[in-house]
Amino acid sequence: MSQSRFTPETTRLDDAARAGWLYYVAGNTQDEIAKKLGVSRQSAQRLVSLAVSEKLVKVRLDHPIARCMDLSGALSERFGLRVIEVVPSDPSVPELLTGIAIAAAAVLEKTLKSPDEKIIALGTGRALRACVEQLPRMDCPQHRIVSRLGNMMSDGSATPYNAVIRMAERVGARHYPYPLPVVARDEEELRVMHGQEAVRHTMELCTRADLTLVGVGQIGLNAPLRVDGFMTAEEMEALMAEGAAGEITSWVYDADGRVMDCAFNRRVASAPLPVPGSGPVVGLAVGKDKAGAIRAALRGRLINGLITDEATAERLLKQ
Amino acid sequence: MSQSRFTPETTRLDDAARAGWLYYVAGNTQDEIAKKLGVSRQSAQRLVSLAVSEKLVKVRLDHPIARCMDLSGALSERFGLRVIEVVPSDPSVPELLTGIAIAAAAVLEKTLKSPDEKIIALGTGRALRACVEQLPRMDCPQHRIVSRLGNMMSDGSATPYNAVIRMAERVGARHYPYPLPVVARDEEELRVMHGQEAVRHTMELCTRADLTLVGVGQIGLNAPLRVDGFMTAEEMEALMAEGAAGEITSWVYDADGRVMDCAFNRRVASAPLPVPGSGPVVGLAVGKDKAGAIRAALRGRLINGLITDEATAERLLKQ
DNA sequence: CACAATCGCGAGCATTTGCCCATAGCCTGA
DNA sequence: TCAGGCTATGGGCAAATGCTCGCGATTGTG
Repeated sequence: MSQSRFTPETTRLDDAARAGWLYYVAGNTQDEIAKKLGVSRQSAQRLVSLAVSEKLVKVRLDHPIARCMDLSGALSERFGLRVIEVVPSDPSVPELLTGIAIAAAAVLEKTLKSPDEKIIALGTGRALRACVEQLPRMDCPQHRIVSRLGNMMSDGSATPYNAVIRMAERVGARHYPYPLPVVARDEEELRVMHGQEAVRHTMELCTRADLTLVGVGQIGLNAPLRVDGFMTAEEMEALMAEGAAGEITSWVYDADGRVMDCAFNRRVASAPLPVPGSGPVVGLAVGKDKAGAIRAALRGRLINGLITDEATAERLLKQ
Repeated sequence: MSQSRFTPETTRLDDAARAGWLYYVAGNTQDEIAKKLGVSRQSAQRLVSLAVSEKLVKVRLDHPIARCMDLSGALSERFGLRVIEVVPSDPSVPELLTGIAIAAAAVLEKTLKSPDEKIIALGTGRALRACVEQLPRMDCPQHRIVSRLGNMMSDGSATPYNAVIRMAERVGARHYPYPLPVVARDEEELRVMHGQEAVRHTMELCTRADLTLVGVGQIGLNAPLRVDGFMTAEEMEALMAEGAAGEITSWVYDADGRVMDCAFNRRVASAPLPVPGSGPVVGLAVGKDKAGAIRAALRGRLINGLITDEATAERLLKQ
């Protein structure tokens, strides 16, 4: 029962959780919390804000906002979607990920709560990462989380937006990282990589996934592929000239959502995109720059589900 | 697409949801929200607080607080529980229901997310009511929600703490209210009531419930049975003298958790308490006054699950 | 049509909160 | 052991928030 012999970090988060509870659930003022926990007012404030910044406090909004419902209905009808969520936008922060992250976490949670074994396949990226942060801690040893693409640069260093490991540790599921770089140096190297037993097994799991969640990347000078260093500016410009519209787990596709036959794609090591009609494949994306990429992916049935925000949804429907 | 032709209430809640979203999810200040929604700062404040008071904003805390974990472990071991949740207490508001309500809603949600048909049986009371308020809106036509007891006074007026109807409309499930008063006037009337086909069907559903959630009432002058007018002060005093320790769905039991053979129980119209070993039967209760009632119920295996708070958990273990 | 009751709004003010800063305690490494 | 740096603490202050009050509009009623 001695709970003070833990690491300071544990105790500190514990206190933060307690402070957050007293603040958000019990509705205390920070002064009252300070008295109850025996610390100064300022420390209580710090604990509460720590609870928020450590994402211990999860807020969700439970009301079907009419405008969002309208938009999701329209999108669903236009593109024949199996999963659709439209969350409110903040006009002044159009790229805010929190909203779609919460919505996507709810979708994941639904699958995770199933008692039957499920396979969940994930892409990478900022949106996926934010989504995983919104998941509650759970204990789901029956499920498997599998990555659809590598999380290494070509030099072996790790990319920062790894979602699978984080998710697996959070929900207590087995996980299958994808032990490859994102792009191979050449086709020969790729052949060798794909020959590995572990890689083949992981790719096979991806094809059987019960839920696939991927980010949608735009093409352009601010594209994730470019910013995160998987592609030089020249390569990007060449792709733009060839009519590339977007990218999902590094597979570059054109405005009709067809995966392009280009030099870059021939080096992409990610699992092949799922065929339409298997499980739900849900894209996760917001932002003005992404509308084109999302529309193309929907048109080509590369994804059959979408989680986005009002502003992006409107942009998708306009035209 | 004209969303302005709804009732003012709908629009108002819509705005409230939007304001709440901008405040809690996007992290805007109320000034910014006011500008974005085109209202005054004060109106924005009102919208945010409306979103809170209408329970559109749900906060949950996702951290295993060590002390609570210790207590739940100890309770679980001591009483052999199938479900156990201990939430933090606010020492200055020992009867605060929000905490256990959130925890209980999470338990319900887990069952509701099942794709298979489930039967959920509920008691009544303030705690149950608070719990249902914490449920998100869902669409679960596959499940059935059934009441274990009536929600009428003997004169036919409704009691205020009806959980079943509220829950069913919130989660979109079929529901089976219990069309009887809580206590019959005499044994003869009870026999007639229990002869009704609908009542027998509802009671039969209760015995097959996959999850039963009930409040635990104490015995005494502040007891719910007494305060809500189901029992006169004299009857209550008589029961106390006979050694009554608590009450679940109006069935009064003694300190060993045995349902008593007394005049009152012979008039109780509620479904018989579930036999141990069927589904999980979860009790929901906090408060100094309730510790005795809870302990007796646990001892007699009237419940095999418990959702309570730290302070009450400590009291249960002490002794 | 006039009147009364009710409701929502915004001004003003007290409280609460977030944050910066000076300081004190603590760890680290020589 | 001590110097140097690092982190946590609480004071103080500006910003944000919650609340009350009076006003004007709207709705219902005689």
